[in-house]
Amino acid sequence: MILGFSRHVASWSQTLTQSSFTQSMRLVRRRTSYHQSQIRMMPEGPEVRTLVDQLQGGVGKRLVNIQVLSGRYRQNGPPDGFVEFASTITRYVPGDDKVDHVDIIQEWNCKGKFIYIVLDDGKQVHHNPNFQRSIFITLGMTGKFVAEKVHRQDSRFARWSMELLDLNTMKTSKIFYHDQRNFGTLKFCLKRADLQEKLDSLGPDILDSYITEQMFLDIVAAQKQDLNICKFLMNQTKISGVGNYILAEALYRAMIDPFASLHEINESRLKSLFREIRTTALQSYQANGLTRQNGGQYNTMDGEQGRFSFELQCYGRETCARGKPVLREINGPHDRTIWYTEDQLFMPRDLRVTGSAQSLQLDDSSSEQMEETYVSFDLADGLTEPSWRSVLEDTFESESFRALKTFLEKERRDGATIYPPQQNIFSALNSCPFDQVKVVIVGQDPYHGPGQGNGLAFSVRFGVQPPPSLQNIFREAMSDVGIAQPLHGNLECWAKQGVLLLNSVLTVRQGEANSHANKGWEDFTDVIIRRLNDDRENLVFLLWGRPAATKAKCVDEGRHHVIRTSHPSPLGATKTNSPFLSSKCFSRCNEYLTFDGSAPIDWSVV
DNA sequence: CGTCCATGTCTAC
DNA sequence: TAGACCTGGACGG
Repeated sequence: MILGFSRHVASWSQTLTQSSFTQSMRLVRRRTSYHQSQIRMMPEGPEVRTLVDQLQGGVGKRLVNIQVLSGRYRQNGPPDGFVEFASTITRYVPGDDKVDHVDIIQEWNCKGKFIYIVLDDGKQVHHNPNFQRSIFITLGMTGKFVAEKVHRQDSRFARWSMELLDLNTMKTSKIFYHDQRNFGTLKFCLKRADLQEKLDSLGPDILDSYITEQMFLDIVAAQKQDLNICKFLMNQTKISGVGNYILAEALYRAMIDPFASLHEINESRLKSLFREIRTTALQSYQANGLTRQNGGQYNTMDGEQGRFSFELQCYGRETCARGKPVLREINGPHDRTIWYTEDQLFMPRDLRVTGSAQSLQLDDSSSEQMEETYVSFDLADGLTEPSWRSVLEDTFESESFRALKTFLEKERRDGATIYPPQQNIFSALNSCPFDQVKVVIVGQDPYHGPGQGNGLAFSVRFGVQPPPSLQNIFREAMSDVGIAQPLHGNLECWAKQGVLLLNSVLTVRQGEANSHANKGWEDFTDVIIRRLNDDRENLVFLLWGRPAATKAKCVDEGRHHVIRTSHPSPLGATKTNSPFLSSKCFSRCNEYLTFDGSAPIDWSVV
């Protein structure tokens, strides 16, 4: 243990108090579901940096003593490197006439939540370029620095202290590290490279101005895309400084589903996420860090022109800033509590494949609400793509389509939930204009589970586990044309290349497969196939299973190519004399396309 | 009295 | 991917 005694309080350390927090607690308007009476600093990036700002008064001072007072480093032995470090510190004798200018603090800094102090080389006479003394500090959940005055009021959790000598006034002061839960760490380091390695291991600090939107996008792009967004944000080696409140707050503000994987979040949402992380962190920092009780507040630059307070919009609240109830799950995707609102979700909570085993306390109505975007639309209004509208204009007036509309209206009046959602019924057509169709894949009818389908045959929404048929489709495409293992089951990427993913029947009643068969859809989709057959040349039809094969009646096989196989469902994928698996239908399809002079389909699922 | 919860990270099956 | 590392306040019975 290093020696030292003097006990004057130097002026700089008086700025290092919690008193600014205590002062503001009277102004609290409590809006959270919390009933905590204590003011606690929430040590994420902004709070750590605020603390480090207040500690700048220590730079230029001489470190004369460090004492371990209680806790883990008393019980389990001194901190890493403490003994070796202590042996490099010059003994300070108070009242000595000539005091050495050694062991001076050169830098007191942080990156993310990691705090470090850099010292000069002290009395070292060697010239080892790798010698550099530094001290590593983390706050854990409850760590904080307090001035001596505050320390004396309550010293139960005082874990260690530093004594610093001001070489101008020749007075020493002590600064105390308090940590109720003792998760904070202290470590001593004698090698420049070790500090560098530590800093390099951390991702860019969200509060540093050098971090750009592009850097953020690049870092996200470098991750495995099935990584959950919360896990990514909490990983300090990717981005540093984000903790649980900034995470929840930024996802809320950017309207991002905390249960989503990275690939579900498109670029504009990622940009918005980056902005909200920065905004939340900067606001918090400007408010001198966030405390659980009062959010935090600060004085303006131009004097005392009023106090600005900073309030969280979602984290810790019962009702969010948008007025919606805040939902909370203790075991969130990152094994921490996640605070979110329903309008952030990309899909009903109970459809998530990851963490599906968790308890789900959403009531049924919540998932229903998501689908219930239809009110009293005209069915045909869902078809928005112009070329298809003109192709099908007449059909909408047909007897069978009117009957279909009547049937669907009755279904809704009867309270049935119909899938897919209204706006997705014609997605196959809307995402693949008439004269861009190159390949037609015909399926039976839409998925009948909540939130599964997106209107494209066989395709599911992001984040939904691919059903068995789709898994077989992927198996065949992987072995046939060597695509990578898909990370999701959304087939929009095929549709964009001219693959019409058409179900023979375009709606279904929830939970009842093929319940909308023979109500008029078959006639409608027959027209689609016939018009393609009549007005287009050299299309490839992939007919999977018996129901799809009936569409062959609409196709002139002299002008188009038809590939027949069994259905990809595990029930029929290997049976029959033309099994789906090992049919090589994807490469055969591409052979036809290239033979006819058009570009092959890239079957990769991206 | 007991149970749950808290801003964070590390490491051992 | 569970736990382990810790303490104590809020709340339930």
